[in-house]
Amino acid sequence: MRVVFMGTPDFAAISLRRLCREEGLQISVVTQPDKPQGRHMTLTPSAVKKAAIELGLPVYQPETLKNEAFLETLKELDPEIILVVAYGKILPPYILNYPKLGCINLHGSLLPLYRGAAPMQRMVIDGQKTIGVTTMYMGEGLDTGDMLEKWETPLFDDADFEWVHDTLAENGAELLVSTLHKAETGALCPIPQDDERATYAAKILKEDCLLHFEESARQVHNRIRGLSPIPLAFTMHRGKNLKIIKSAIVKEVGCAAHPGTVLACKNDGVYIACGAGILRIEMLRPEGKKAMPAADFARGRGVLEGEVLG
RNA sequence: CGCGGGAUAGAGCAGUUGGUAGCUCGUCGGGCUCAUAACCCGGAGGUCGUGUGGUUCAAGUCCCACUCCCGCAA
Repeated sequence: MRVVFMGTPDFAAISLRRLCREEGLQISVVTQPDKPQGRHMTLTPSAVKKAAIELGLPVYQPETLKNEAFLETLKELDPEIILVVAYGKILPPYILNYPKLGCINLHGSLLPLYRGAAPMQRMVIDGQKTIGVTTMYMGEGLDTGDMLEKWETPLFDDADFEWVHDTLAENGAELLVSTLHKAETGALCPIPQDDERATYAAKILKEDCLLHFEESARQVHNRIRGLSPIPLAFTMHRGKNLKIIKSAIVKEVGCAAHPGTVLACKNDGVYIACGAGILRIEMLRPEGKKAMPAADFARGRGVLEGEVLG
């Protein structure tokens, strides 16, 4: 079967690698153009492009899909189905309507919850107890198409974004393969989404990464783990940026001290007063430094009880 | 060549106007204690990122090149 796979980041690359292990698929890959990235703005290929090259698959990187710019290539590839995982561009109708088996998308949430750009981080930040992935037929709207299959798992208190990402990427890849096979045999039962229940997971902005210790210890903790290890939540210490990598809730309620106050520096971390409860910062990264245990940071910098972060 | 910070004992940091290095913690030994992530005493541990570089009577400290790490921005 001729398949066009469209995707960009690592999350998508994992699906691509999984698809390659299936028999009888002739896969072509479409991904975002190489972009200047990183410290020196060097032109960097996407994770999907790297994977495709490794796997020996043909790669296409259209600048735009608008105005049927991609139509010629699409006709050449003549896909029977298009699989989309975190591609990063809106697919216009001429592409959506091309394959006879349709366009199927793998999304990192349990739809209709967390439609949009950053479902995985948002689910952790919001303290969801259950997370998962959904495959769906792609419609005109943003992640609004009819749902096909789902996979879900509990989200534990100490799981961070990395765990969610890796877990959903792997199981999402399996789900995508399953959905693909059912599409081939016509065994899918599309279920419309309940728009009433839909929520939107906006892209993570810088301001989403700033910690507010006025929030409860649990809320602060959820934000820290939801953004770890990328892009990392941050606060300020003596005028300098301080990224927080790992934390733990010491107390859920109480604490009279001003939010952000350093209550104690112990061997297991630095204890911080929150709006409600106490948080222990365990691992952090100071500006210009590597990640280190919070206790080491406190020793080296002479962090004092009573100092206020933020 | 987008802007900027960093590289000193196992870890985190100091190191003044250049005179071969200190602190906190850990570690090892001993002591005290019912006990301890507690306390007391003592010890080990560093060619100060690389360069058989430059300046100097003398460089961790100034200059040059390189490597690696990181913050901002995208």
